Amino acid sequence: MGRGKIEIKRIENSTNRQVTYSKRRAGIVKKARELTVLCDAEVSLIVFSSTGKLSEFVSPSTTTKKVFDQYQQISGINLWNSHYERMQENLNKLKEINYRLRREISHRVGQYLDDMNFEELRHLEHDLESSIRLIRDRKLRNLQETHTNLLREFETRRAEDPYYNEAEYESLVSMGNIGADIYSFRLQAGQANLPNGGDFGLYNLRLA
Amino acid sequence: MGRGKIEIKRIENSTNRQVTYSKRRAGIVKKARELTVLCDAEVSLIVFSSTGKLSEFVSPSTTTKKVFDQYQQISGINLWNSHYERMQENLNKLKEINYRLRREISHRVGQYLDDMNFEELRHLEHDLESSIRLIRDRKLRNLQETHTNLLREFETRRAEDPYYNEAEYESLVSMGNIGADIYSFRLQAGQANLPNGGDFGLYNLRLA
DNA sequence: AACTATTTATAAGA
DNA sequence: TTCTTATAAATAGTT
Repeated sequence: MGRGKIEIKRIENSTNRQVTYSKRRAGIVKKARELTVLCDAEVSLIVFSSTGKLSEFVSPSTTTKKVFDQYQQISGINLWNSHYERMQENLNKLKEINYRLRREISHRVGQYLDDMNFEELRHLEHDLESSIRLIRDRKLRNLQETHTNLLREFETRRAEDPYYNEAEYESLVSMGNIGADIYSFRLQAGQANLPNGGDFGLYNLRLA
Repeated sequence: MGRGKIEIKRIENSTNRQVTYSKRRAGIVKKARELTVLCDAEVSLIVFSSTGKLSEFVSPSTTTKKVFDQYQQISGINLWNSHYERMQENLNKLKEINYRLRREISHRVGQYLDDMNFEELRHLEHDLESSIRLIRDRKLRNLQETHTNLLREFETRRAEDPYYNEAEYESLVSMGNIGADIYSFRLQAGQANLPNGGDFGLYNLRLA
């Protein structure tokens, strides 16, 4: 119906398609309203344009929710509950996992040990011992990296700056491992602007 | 469009209404299909006749359920949505908490330490050390309780049973702490039906 | 369920 | 977008 007959297939010209969409959407909404009034029917029309824009018509005698509820009842297809129930299930699963994670942490912090027997306590102790070993290793590596970076920085400076402080450099290199650790650690702590000036914890290193 | 113009108001003649309903329903479904094809749109059309009969059209590219979900998302405001949204929020909160708990555990197990600096590693190490102390304390108390219960049981038996084994009892009482620990631990392990007969781990007690 | 005179929707053009 | 208008399509009333 128009100046020419058109084939019912996707309109490739995007402008034309948009124009036709507007016109026909108005048309179908009008038809829906007329059907509602003339025939005492209940109509729900929902349209998403190709760009995702939503248009809808619902008979004034009802609401979209009512139509969907009726649709579910009559068609037997469960639109909402499956989604809802899946979500509820998910929620419960997450809560359960959450609870277990909290208990796991509690145990690892030394709380709520009442529900553990001797054997479980022994395993937990072993776990924590090997964790501590890993953490100490990492701490050591952390220090060593800092030291290496520091040395590299001094090397660079010495190469680039004709007025570098020879004494400072030599003292750094000659300090050896422990000295270097202390130095680099102080540096790191100073950079991080820590409260106690970087002196804390040195007696605690216990490097393997 | 027809032999005569009609006013858009309820058709009172029930037969006419029924006929018009059939014709116009077919018409609007055709329009819906054309809109889908021509304009690449997604359409959901649900119609209930005045007698409650259901007709529907959905674009082949989607389903009524999908349209329903999209409708909810895009329109946002929805009767059942307040509930749904609260649930979604809850779900996301739980997921977030879950993630943090897992990371906490990872750290306490000595994994994924790359994102921790030296100071954090030091704190973690201290934490684990005090946790271990707590767990060792608990292990010790566990043993002592078992021992106390065992003693109480023997007392009861001696009082009730004229044929109790005096030697067995005396040996138990005289064993002292270490002996009692071993004894009670063997008992416990035996009850739990552990694989290595309860001999495991005794050299590991390290009671403070 | 067909038919068909008319009304209505709309494609193309401005 | 909006209006115009020639034409296609839908359909009210009839058979």
